[in-house]
This record gives sequence, structure tokens and C-alpha cells, in this order.
Amino acid sequence: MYLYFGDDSGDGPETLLRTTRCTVAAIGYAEIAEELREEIASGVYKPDETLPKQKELAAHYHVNVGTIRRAINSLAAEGLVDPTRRKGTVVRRQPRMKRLGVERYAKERWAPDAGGSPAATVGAAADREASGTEWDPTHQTQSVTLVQADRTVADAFDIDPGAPVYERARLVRNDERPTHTLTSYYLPSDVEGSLLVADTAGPAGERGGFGVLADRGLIPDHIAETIKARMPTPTEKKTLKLREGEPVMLLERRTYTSNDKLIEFARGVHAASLFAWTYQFKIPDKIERSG
Amino acid sequence: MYLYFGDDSGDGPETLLRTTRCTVAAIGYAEIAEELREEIASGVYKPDETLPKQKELAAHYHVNVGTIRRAINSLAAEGLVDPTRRKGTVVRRQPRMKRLGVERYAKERWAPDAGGSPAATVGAAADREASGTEWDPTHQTQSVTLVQADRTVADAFDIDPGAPVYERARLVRNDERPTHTLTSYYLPSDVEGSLLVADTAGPAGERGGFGVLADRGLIPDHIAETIKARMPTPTEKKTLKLREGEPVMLLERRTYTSNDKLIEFARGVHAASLFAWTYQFKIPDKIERSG
DNA sequence: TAGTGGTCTAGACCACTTC
DNA sequence: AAGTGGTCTAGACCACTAA
Repeated sequence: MYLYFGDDSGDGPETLLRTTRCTVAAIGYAEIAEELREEIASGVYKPDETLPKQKELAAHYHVNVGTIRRAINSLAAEGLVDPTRRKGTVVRRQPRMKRLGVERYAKERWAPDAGGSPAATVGAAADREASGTEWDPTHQTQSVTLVQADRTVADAFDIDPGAPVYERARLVRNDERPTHTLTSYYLPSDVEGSLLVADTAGPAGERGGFGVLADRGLIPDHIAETIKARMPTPTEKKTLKLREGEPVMLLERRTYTSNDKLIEFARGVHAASLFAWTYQFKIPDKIERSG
Repeated sequence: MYLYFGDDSGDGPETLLRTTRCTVAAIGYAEIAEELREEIASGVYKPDETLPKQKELAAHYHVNVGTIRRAINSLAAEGLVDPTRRKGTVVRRQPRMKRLGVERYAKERWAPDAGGSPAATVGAAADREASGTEWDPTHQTQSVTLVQADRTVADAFDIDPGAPVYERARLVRNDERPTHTLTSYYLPSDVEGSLLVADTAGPAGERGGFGVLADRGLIPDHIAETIKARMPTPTEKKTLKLREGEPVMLLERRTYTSNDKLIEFARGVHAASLFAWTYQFKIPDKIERSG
């Protein structure tokens, strides 16, 4: 370990003292990381700016470049910086979060032209890219296949595991940047022959999946959502182009008709830095849920 | 780079070939990580078991220990393993998740003995440790202080930033393990003199914060919650005793009376691996929220 | 207290990417 | 095309902690 006495900013002669059993002022990668963290937080390094290059930091702290790299690595794992070749270690700018509220499912977005209000369509389009219920031109990947239901899907639909279900997978982008994936499952008997499972993997109609279901008499009435978070798998990291230290949020959505028939089961994987979920509800009287 | 030809499992003579410009079968830490990942997923290494020691892995892959350490490091950052001194690199067991539903706020938990049903109290106790609305013996840290409202809190209460508000901070544990922190804010005029801000930082009464508010005529009626996720700050990591690669979920809760008066603003920081949020709602007709 | 993982060095070489 | 960060090695030593 190195004990360093001297002036950090100056360039005069410095005293370097090699010691062992040093418990007083050990400077390790964790301490360096902490110092950089504070400098980022306090605005010494601003978003989109770069930290000094690794060699310079090494010289400044009087440590090996490897030690600096470990420090920077942990900052990257926290999502604070993005080391970029040839450019430097850039301080990450926190993106604006999309607020996902219950209103994104509003009936006027997919109901068969209830009032014919053009404003509704406009509003829907504006919010479309993140709603997950409407098709959008920016959806690049969209595939529909008949698959065997896994345990969760089978449980949800109350069918046998392995029974065939339609899987409709989408990768949603916002301005070229992938934001989330959304995979919906449907009972074949519910959607066979509809736009939802058309050969040409494309739009599911202007009014989206809910619209198609509604046209077939399966009118979405209520939804149960569950939300979790974890670190992405390498696959998720690649398809969503996630940077280091960015978690994903997992959405599980069950959509029912008023008869409590499940008509869609959906799973979403969202880049956590881009989304905030909001819910508003009345406080229930009893503990048992009211459905 | 090393190109390795030979039998992975045997211990016979092996051919090691040092090459440069190798683009065919480069074995780097990422590839090693990927292989270990698959072996963990496929059950070669089961939860609570340990991977081979780093030296052994290094020998097996014919790379330096440092390379193995980088591979293990990335697995740790994904939350898959926990390198533990003297013990080895143990495969992490995914803990059971606590499902947080709206019913945790049910009135029968805090209403002034509406029906006198003993079952209600029992149910509340069973769920108590994660509800965040009732006090529990396992709450170790509980502090109440008068602080200056930050921007968000001030906005929520519609007061000036810097105005005094009561801050009630709790660290919630489940069976000694920290699960989340919960920090509530109240208007002084609402809670002055109540149990909530009593000198003795302790229980806020058997019926919790909502009970105290209700007793003062401020009856919780509806709630707005927002949920986000990100990597923890080092402080959060320490207080929640989070392991590598574990994100946190941030809860923001606003509790209103039926007059739309805000009576509590709360922020929660939850260990992501321990919680899943669930919401059930009717699909709204219009896009504007109904409040 | 023995043995595991953790930290650090010094230097060579690679590869990407922005300029 | 120059220069940044990225990967890897080989070896010394540290420090924690489970046995």
C-alpha cells in the first residue's frame, strides 16, 4: 500500500512512502470511487462531460491504472458513468422518465369509435410509443408464433402447461432507442383468424390489440399488473442496449373481461431508467381484494 | 490470447497455443462468464453451492486468475453469485418475494375498531412487516425530526420549499434482515402533539400512522403511488445490506383525504429482490385520470 | 489459523471509435 | 489514424472468515 503525503493539485516534488500494515490512510479503489462519486454529485464533473483519462487519474492518485479502472468499473456498475473508447469516461445524463399511468389503457383509445372524437386518437398517438397496447411504426421487431404455454401462462389461462398459445412479441423503441419488450399471450380460440395473429407480422390494426379483442366481443374490462425489478440477463442487456448498471423492471399484465375471463397475458421488460409507474386507488375497506 | 485445444474434463497432456490476431475462438472473461452463467442456469451449480475456487477455474480454462476474477465479478454484478472469503463463490438463492397489494392499506387495519373483528388484527399482524403502515417490533431505527421540506415534499404539500415538516424515518426488517426504508412526511399542523411525533421514538400506536391520522379527523381515503428502480447508492447498499447486483425500487406515496387534502407523503427504498408490487384496476373510459 | 477471495503493480498488446 | 479504454499476465501481499 502507498501512503501519500503532499499536495494533490500542485506539481511540485512529492513524497511517496511505501508501507505495510497501513491502517491509517489506505487509498484503495473504493476510496477513489467514493471521491469521484462525490465530485460527480457535487457537479465538478457534469453530465455528458468526461472524467480525466485513466492515466491522468492514476498519476493524480499515485496508483496504478488498474486501480483506477476498478474504481471506474464500480461507478459504471452503479450507472453513473459510461467508459467509452477514444472518448473517455463520460458522466451519464439521467434520461427523462416516462410516467406510465392507468390511463394509457383508456377505452377511448381502442373502443370501436365510440364518440368519433378525433382528439382521442391524437392523444393516443402522442403517448403511443410507451403504452404497450398500440402498434407503432417504430416497433421494429414484431413476431407472432404459436408456442407451448409455460407454467405461468398456463396457470393464468387455466390450461395445461404445454398447450398451444399465441405469442406476440414486440420490441418497442422510442426514437430509435429500444425502451422495452412486450410479449403477449392469447388463447388460440380467442384470436384465431384475427389481425393479431395475421401472417404478415405487422400492425394489429389502428386500435391495437385491445381493439382487435373488443371487435371479437372480448371487451377488456379490468387489469391486474405486477411489477418487479432485477438486473438484466445478458440477452436483455443486448436487445435493449442497456448500459452498465441499468436494471430492468418486469411487468406482468393480466387483462380480463367483465366476466373475469382472461383474454391477454403479457410480460414486459423495461429499461428501468426510462419508466416510472403510477397508480391511484381508493383505500379498500377490507383486506380481501375486490377484483 | 490463448487458444486452447484439448479435453476440458480430463487431466491428460494438453496443448496450449499462444497466438495473436486470434479472431476464431478467443476465450475471454466474458465467454467464461457466459459459460458459468449457463452452468448455473442449468443446475450444474445449485443455489447455496459454491463454484470451483478461482485457482481451479483458472487452471481449467487455462487463463490467469485475474481473468477468472473478472468473469466472476460480472456474475456478481448480475446478482447471480456472492464471492465470500474462505468459503468460495456461492450461487445466490433467489429469496421469496413479498407481494405488495393495495389491500395492505385496508381500512379495517387502522380504522377505530369498526367491527371489532379480531381476525382483522391477526391478518394485519401477519402482513405487518412489509406493509409500511404499521409499526412493528422489528423496526429498529425509527427517528422523528423536524426538517425543511425539499422541493418534492414542498410541491406535494403545496407549501414553500424549506418550510418545516415532520420527517418520520424507519428502517424495516424482516427477521433481522433489512428489507426497506420508509420515510414519511407530515404537515406540523396535522400531527403536532400526536403519537406520530412523540418524543419517544417508538410505536405510532397499534393501528399505525394511518390510525393516528384518522383519530385526528384526517381519514385516509385515496392514495397515489409511483414506482421506479435503479442501482443503490453506496449508502443505501450499506443500510439495506444489499449484495452486489441488487437494485432498489423506489416508492413514492401520497395519501389524501376524501377532500383531496394531502396528509402524508412517503418515500420508500426497497431491496428489489424482496418485493413485487401488484395493482388491480378497472380500465378507465377516458384518458384523463379520475383522481 | 489456514485458505479463500481481495487488492495492487507493471507492462504488453488489443480494438474500438471518435476525431 | 491516433489515442482512448479494454484485456490479459504473473506474481506479491493483504485481510477476512469460516472451520
